[in-house]
Amino acid sequence: MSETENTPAPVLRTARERARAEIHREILAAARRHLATEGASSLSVRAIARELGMVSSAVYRYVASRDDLLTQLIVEAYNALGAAAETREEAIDRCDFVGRFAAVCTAVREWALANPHEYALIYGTPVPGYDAPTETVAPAGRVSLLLARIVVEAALEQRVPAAIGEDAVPLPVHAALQPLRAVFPADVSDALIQRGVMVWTGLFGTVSFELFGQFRTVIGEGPGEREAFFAECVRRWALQSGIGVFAPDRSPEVEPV
Amino acid sequence: MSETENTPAPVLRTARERARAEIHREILAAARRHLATEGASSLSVRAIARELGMVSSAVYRYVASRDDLLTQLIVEAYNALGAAAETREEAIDRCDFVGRFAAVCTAVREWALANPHEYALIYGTPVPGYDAPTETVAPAGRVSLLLARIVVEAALEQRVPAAIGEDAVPLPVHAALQPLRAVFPADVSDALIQRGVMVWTGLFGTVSFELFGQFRTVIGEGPGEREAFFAECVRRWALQSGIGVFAPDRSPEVEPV
DNA sequence: TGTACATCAGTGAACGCGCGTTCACTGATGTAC
DNA sequence: TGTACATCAGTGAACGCGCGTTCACTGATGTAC
Repeated sequence: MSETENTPAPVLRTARERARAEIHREILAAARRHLATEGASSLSVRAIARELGMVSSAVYRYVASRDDLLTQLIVEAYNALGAAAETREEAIDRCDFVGRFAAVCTAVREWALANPHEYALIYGTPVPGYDAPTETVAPAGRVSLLLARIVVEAALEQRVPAAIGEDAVPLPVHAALQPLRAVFPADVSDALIQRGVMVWTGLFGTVSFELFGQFRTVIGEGPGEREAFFAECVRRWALQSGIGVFAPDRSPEVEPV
Repeated sequence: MSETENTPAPVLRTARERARAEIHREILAAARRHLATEGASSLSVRAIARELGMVSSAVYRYVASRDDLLTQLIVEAYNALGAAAETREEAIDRCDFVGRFAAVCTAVREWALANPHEYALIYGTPVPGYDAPTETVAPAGRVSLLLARIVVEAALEQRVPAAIGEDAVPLPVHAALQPLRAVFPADVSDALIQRGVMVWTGLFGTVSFELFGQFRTVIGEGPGEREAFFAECVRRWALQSGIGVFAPDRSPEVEPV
């Protein structure tokens, strides 16, 4: 390595700055490891310091408080999940809506199973006494946005007749869905948004139930069984949200009403 | 009160026994109160003792350990939720399947909103280091059993054509659903069971999302909006699970596949 | 009915533990002349 | 290039707190004769 080749990254010039950034990363990594083995509620500044061989007060050079640390972890978790889903979805043919939808669903499930405590941190019981600042909102929306885009694209491009004009929805439901109007094109019906939200809650409800043990005496645990059950859920969600493929000689596979 | 009228309850004869039972009840009540204000993870033997004006060690006359206390609270919560759902469901005309189903759903949501921490205790992130003993399994099944019964009765008595014979399900899904075979009559199809499970996860997924703040930027919070959204969910779950009513001049309101 | 003994609910002190956060400090790194 | 000063990462001790659980004890309640 000659000196001309590897000029230090221009953003972080001094040794101090580089060291600082690296230790900050190490603190977050240690926090993530601790989270993975112990769970969120027992996550402590002291434990992280211990794991890194620092004194507990030193951590306060990098993190304002325990809540600040939690916020950073939450944002990181949302982004990790979002990135996992996006990566998997991008690999699918743009026209294969069911495939794209399934990619997102299985990415969510697999990320959750691989990172159960990080999943619990963002989709489980809120940590008592902590309330998420606004900076968590955008990362939190990545998966939902992805799902919404697929549903809308499928509705628009696949000429699913029921999807756009479709059945109306009671007026108070229209009001309840108003916050989502910003995300969807104007010509998408309330009914389709309602279906989308239900699929979204179904997806995370299912993953949470599996992860939090609610399936223990309900769904078999034999090899491949949970995957098969989940795949069947995905298939039906796709139908319910209007993504379901047209079978050429059949009526559209969406719930009629 | 003459002495002959109020003979003490024969089950608990001595003053000691009665006092013991009452204080045991008070300990659980205090624990429930503490849970309601502070959340599960900060529930402590000492806090309960403080609230009752006892010394912390005295609580150990009634409760073997913190885990034991947690178990008792979990069982109590499942039973309270189950009882609430059953009571509301029993009040509905036996033939009004949609009404009975809606009664269960709204009972679950309202109980959860009224007892958020107890709900979180049983349907939220599992308390780390605690795993539920088998005595929690039966109470945990009360709501699901109620739902299953309604779905099956509706399928059998309402001649919903798709519900019994219906579409088949891949073999591994059949295997995954095996544990539920004990609950359902033999002539109920795998597909109907699958639908039932999905509605069940949808219900609790929705309630959890609302309670855990996932709806904050998604579903409006104006008066009646969340209720309207939930009612719309209930309506569609009823259709999806085959409970939905036949409209006389229309095809059955179930997803065809 | 009265007395002697057994039971057991509740006390108070103590054990050893972990926590978040503050603060005066030291010594290495960076900067300006 | 060399020196004087400023910055700031990390130290170590301390603060006050809460926790689960144990243990020898006291005194009231219950029981057997």
